[in-house]
Amino acid sequence: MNLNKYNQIYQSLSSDIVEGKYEAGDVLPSEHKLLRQFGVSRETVRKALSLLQENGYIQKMKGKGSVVIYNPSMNLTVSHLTSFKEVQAQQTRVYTTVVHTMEKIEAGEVPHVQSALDLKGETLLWQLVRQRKYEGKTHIVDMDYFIHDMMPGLTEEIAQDSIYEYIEKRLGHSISYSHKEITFKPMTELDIELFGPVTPPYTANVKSVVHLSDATPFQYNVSKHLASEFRFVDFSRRFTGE
Amino acid sequence: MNLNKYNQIYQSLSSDIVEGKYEAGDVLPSEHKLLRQFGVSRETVRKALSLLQENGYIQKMKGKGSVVIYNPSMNLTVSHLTSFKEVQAQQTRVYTTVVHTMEKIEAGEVPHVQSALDLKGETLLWQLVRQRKYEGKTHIVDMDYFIHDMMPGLTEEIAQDSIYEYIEKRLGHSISYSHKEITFKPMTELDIELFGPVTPPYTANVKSVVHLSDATPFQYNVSKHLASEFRFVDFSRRFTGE
DNA sequence: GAGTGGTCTAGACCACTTG
DNA sequence: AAGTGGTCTAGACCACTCC
Repeated sequence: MNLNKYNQIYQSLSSDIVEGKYEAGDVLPSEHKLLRQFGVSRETVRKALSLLQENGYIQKMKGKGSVVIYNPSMNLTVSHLTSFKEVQAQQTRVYTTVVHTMEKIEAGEVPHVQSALDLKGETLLWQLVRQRKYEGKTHIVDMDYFIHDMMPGLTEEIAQDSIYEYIEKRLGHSISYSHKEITFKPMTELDIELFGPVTPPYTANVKSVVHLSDATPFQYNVSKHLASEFRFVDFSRRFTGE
Repeated sequence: MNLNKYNQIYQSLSSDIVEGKYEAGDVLPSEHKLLRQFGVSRETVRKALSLLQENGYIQKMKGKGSVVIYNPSMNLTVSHLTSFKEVQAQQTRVYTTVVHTMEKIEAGEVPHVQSALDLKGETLLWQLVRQRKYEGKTHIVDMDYFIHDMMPGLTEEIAQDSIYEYIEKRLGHSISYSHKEITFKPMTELDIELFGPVTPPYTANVKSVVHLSDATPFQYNVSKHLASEFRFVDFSRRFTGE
């Protein structure tokens, strides 16, 4: 896919770290050694190292070197922009997906979605409600709105598998960024119907508006998790320029 | 503070965007124009633009330009690594801080903290509990553990003001990154004492382990928010190299 | 002083978008 | 064809750490 050099170096080093060839506290080879090892210029090595630093694998220290800070115990759960299926791959639990609702509606019927996706009232949307089940119990409910004309060929089979894979591989779109919001809400009647009676009757809601790389907003998603089970893990740096 | 060129350009452009000189959808001047305007090389301009992109201000598009995607309505609340006081500055609400507890304990007494900060059992810790109040009501409770010997001169006045300011400006340490975890928990007895009786008796807990730029873990913090009021906003990009 | 990462430059070639 | 951003290079000078 990504055949540029710094990405290859990033892949190589990050796999080494994840696989334990370097442990937390170890120092990576110096930039000078890496540029000889990979046969590239220094700036190219530095781009790869910057990515490792941004993503929480290393901490670069002037005069010392690049120290590994990655710890396998930090499994980034809901964090970052990944579809449900992609998140699953990193996790132990394997959920089954049940498509509860899949219908076409007009954006005007859901004003909050219409404004979040910046649409006209007449725009057709796919409305989806999907349950994520594990051992017969619903743990997550996903409510999604997609722009219909962007994916008129959407089927229940695709919705059950991975819509992101469909969008990227079949339709050739590039999913790029999202704005997320996490809140804590009492269950609605629909929630209780889908989750069954649970205590407390609250959900952790991860709302996101997802954009393509041409900045088009194309998905409005609310992912509802049982409040008692919810866990969001994140790595963040201070001052990436601010 | 940060007198390097790409940071200055970043500051200049990000302020322009926040102040509305560029609106969402506008295209920034091209890299070529910017490098002439700022009198720097192209890579330097590109570093500034990359920071803007990482932080959700712009989306760069090959062949087109750098399009502004920042919308003033997205106020990043708890997001990113900022101390309580710094977060406050971006917000409308101004809380008052009440120091409820401030005492020295041994790390061995709080095993989860000891392991998270990677300490010996005998290491002395500052244990702090602080209430964040607004109009007489407690909205947030912060529970903190700091390594005592790193800041033996900590006082209640500092704890009431800003510990981060003290660490960075007085002690000259550089706070660098953190791992965060968000969960929802039923209130403990202490919570009820500090928040008073509220419905639902749940808190949103933001737990973080904060590290200095030499990778030393120095703070264990649990920030408890009233669940019904909690809102965490985040901007995230897909594939920053992965 | 030798080795490390941080910043910056000037120039090259490529891929994409728009007229 | 002209303009845009994406990648990469070779080299420079600096600040910091460690011996």
